Amino acid sequence: MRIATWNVNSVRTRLDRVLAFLERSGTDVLAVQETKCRDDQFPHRAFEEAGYEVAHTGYHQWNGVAVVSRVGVEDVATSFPHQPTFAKPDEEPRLEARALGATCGGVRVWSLYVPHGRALDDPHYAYKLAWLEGLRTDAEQWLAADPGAQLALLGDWNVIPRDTDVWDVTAFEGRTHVSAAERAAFEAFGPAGYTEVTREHLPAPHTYTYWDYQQLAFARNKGLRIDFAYASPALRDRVTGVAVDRDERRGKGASDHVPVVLDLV
DNA sequence: ATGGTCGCTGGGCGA
Repeated sequence: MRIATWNVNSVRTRLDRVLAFLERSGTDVLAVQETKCRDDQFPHRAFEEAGYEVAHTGYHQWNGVAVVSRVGVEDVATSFPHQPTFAKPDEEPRLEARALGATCGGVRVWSLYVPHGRALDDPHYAYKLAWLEGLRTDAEQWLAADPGAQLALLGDWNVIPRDTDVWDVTAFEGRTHVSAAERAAFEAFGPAGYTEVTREHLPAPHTYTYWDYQQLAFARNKGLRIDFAYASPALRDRVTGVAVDRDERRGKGASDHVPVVLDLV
């Protein structure tokens, strides 16, 4: 079985590229982030015609996450129990479409779009830390309830865990993604029982999954490693290889992120 | 070169 995660930055604009990726990669389950649409705008039919079922949640033009699978989609959850809400000024707190869980071929797959954080003094930063903490709390509980479960936490984590996960970490001084608190919140999934399997299989420094659209970042290889896959022990044992589909960033009409692909026995 | 890249939307926000 092959499982992948990809922040597509609009599933409607990227539809042809996503379908082409599924076909050429032979991916069975794809966790999608940043669909940037409501569910009634999602191109369900195109995926169904390609042989995939879709579970998607999206409330407006921002965020939006999905799991598309050709090995079944069961027990869909459009949030996790401790997922925080975010309150804009003078508005009621709202849940955002940043997490979707679905069981596909015996694997509990979560497509995750961790809040960006914006700036260290922004309310979105505290929200980001709470979001990661809430997810860790639930992930630990899922594993405690069933230590043999195959669980995959896939997505755009918006954290640069190591200095070698960016072209020049000094360019991020005082910014989000590299703070000690964010890195601790990311690493806390280890003690919770999970292994970050993309690093386990692709340990080379400067293995990037994202390049900004601006300033010719891809041509200059000014990238970030922010897309990851935490696996429970039972799933980790099945992972035989990981690939970053760097070529997907090339050419006109690319997402700023590329797919990360896990091979399972 | 008083912008600079995208996407959604149809002005400005979000990344």
